[in-house]
Amino acid sequence: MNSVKRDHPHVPELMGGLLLRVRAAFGDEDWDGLRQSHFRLLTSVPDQGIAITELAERLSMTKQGCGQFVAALADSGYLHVDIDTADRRVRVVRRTAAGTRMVQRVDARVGALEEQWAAEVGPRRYATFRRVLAEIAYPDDRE
Amino acid sequence: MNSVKRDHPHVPELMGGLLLRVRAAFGDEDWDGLRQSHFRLLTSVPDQGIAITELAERLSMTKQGCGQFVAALADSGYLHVDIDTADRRVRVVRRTAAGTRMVQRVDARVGALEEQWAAEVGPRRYATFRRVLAEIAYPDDRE
DNA sequence: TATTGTTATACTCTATAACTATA
DNA sequence: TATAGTTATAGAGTATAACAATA
Repeated sequence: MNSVKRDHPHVPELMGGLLLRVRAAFGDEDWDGLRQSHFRLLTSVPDQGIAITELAERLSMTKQGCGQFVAALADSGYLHVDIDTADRRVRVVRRTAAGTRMVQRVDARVGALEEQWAAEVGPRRYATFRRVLAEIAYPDDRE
Repeated sequence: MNSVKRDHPHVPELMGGLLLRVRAAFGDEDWDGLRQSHFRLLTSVPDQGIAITELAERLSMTKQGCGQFVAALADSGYLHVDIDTADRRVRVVRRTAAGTRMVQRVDARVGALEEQWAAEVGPRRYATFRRVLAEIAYPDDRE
C-alpha cells in the first residue's frame, strides 16, 4: 500500500521547527551583521583564549572554516588574534571587550527566549526538557 | 570585566549537537545519495499528493527551492509529478512506491534512534522531552 | 616528520529577481 | 491582473586538498 502513517512528527523535524523560531526571534533585531553562525563561534571562545584548531574541534567544524569565521569576527572587532609566544605556529583567539558585550547580549536574548518557552510549558516540564536534551545531545558528559 | 559566565549551554547549541548526532547515525549507511534535506521533503509529501507551492509553505522554504528538490527526487524515482487537470498551472507531487519505501526506511531509522535515546534517559523523561519540544516548536498547534 | 594554520576550490542549501504559462 | 511554477544568480555554510610556517 503506497501510504505512510506516522503517529507524531520526528524529533529532528521538531528541532528544525524550533530553530526556525529562534531565527525568527533574532531576525527582527539589529545584530551588527552577525548571524547565528558567528554567535556560535563567538560564544565558544573561552575567557582565557583558545587556539584555532582546538576551537574548531569544540565546534565540530574544520580548522579551515573556523579560521575564516575567526578572521571575519576579528575584522568586525569582536575577536583579536595573537601569535602564541611559546609555539609560534599557534594563533590564540580572544574576545575583545566588544566581543564580550556581544556575547552577553546574545546570552540575554536567548535566555529571554527560554524563559518564554518555560512559561509556555511550565518551568518544571521545561527543566526536564532541557536536561534530557543535554543528556542525549552529549551522552558522554557524565556529571 | 572581559569575561562571561554561563551556568549551562543554550538550548539552540544543544539542539545543534543532537542534530550532529543524527547526521552521524545516518552518515554510516547507504541512502542512495539522498541527504537529510531530501528526507525532510520526501517525508512531507502526503499520500494524496500536494502542490509545490503548498509543500514549500509547509516546509517554510521558497517554492523555487522546493521545486529544485522535487525535480531531483523525481529524477531519482522517489517522486512523480502530474499536471493538475482542474488547474493546469498546478503540479501535483506524489510519492512513487520507491518513495514510500524510502520514507518507511527513514521512519524506521529515526524511530530506532529515538528508542535508543529513550533507553538512555528513561522512557518517561523522554516522553516529556518530546512533548515539550513539540509544544514549544509549534506553539499554535493546540490539541 | 608532525602539527598549526592558510589558500584554493567545490558543493549544498537558501534566497531573490525575472520570467513563463495558465487562470 | 493574479497565481503556479521555472530559470538564473548569488551568498552562506561546509568540506577536501594542497600548501607554508614552525616545531
